Amino acid sequence: MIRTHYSTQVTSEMNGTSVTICGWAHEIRDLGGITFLVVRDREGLVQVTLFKKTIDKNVLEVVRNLSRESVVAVTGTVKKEAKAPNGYELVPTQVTVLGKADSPLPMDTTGKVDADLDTRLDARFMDMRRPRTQAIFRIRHLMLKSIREFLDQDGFIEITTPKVVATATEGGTALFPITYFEREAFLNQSPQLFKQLMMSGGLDRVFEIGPIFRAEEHDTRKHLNEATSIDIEASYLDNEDVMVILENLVKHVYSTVAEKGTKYLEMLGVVITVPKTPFRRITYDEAITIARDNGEKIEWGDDLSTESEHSIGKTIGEHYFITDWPTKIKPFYAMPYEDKPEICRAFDMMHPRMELSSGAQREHSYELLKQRISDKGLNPDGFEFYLKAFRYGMPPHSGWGVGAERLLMTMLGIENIREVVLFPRDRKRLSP
RNA sequence: GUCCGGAUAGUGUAGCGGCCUAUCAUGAGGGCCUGUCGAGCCCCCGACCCGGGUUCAAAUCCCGGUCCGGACGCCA
Repeated sequence: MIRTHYSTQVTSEMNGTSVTICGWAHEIRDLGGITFLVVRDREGLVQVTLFKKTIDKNVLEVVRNLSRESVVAVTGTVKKEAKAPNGYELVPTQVTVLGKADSPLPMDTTGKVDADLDTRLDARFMDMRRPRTQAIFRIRHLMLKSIREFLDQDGFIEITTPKVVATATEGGTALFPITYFEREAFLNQSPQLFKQLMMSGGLDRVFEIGPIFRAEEHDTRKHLNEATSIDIEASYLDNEDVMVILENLVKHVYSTVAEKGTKYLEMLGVVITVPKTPFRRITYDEAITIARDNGEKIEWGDDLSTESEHSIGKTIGEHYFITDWPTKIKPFYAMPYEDKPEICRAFDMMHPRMELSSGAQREHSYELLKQRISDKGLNPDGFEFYLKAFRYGMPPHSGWGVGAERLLMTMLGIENIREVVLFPRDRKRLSP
């Protein structure tokens, strides 16, 4: 192992000890008699100071010939120094170039000159070196980790379902066809059907965090053709029960990030307000009334337009649920109310800016489910692998799916969803 | 897919018919400088998306293409 310490593990109390730091040549400032090399690693910056009179000539030569963003290993003595950032600097005994960087760089990493998102995505590896960009992905990690902890704590078992599937899952969205040996297959739009199968399988409570694929030709700041979905499914719980899990999960994510992600939130200049639970619940009927009061044209049975969504979000001003949706605009697996089958036990969880999640209590009667598939104009034969599980003892169950990117972008106040994905896939972008 | 806006050095920009041999910053190369921390100062390098048209003259106007941004649609 070359590295002995990350930049942040070195302190002025270590005065006199020798350490090796590995990272990128962030900046080189040659003042003549004294040269400063700032090395950046994952955790922060270290100042390496070279005094012309006392430094080894070979070391000085290496540093003077160093190009910005080259990878270096610096072995040096920690020197307590009030004039240095963080109160210490490194007096090098050896500087090794581990990876030379060409010049000019595809973009600036120091924050002096902004680059367009498109430029940054073309050189994402370099963009990732910017502390600001890295902060987003460190928070993404905190978010996913806290979700796993929360769900594990609540008895959920993590599963992994296939992304290559034989048939369209739910209708509605367009799928990417692929060649699977001599047959046609598709990239899955959602783990929905498979997580439901696990209710029949007796796992009782499951979750999956994984990729979903949508072949829709959308072109907005909140859509991706490959996104990350956080899905749960739980037996013996109704729609209200899983809504409670969802709002508590969101609250948990926010408080965990606020608590453990302070450093990254500061880098981004973001202050997080942990949402209060329970989230407000409004019915679909109430939602369209609000939209109409705000001047939107909307008929009962219409899905919410972007404008309506924004107008309702503005009125409510915080996370909320829209419940009791018209059965005809929700998928076949949403359970209609027994006494009022035109509406169903489906809900959407909303951030004022956009929809974050949709879920429902599921229809678990084989006969009704089969009927609903037909009613939606889908062929039940294609769903035999799924329907079969409902004929041999399927518990009542409910679940939801949250768009991980949307949860993250709304939490951080980021405008473009592409910012929170390493290598976004959209209508135009397939590389890198 | 529709509508609107845009494309100028590696990066980010100014210019919007002749003052353009194109502005500024950052960066690259060279020089000065022993405490910089967006170091400073001097020199220097580097660009008008592609194709067609209008005009005495096009970075600038028009048409087409490509790509980018935004709104909407589709969708979650």
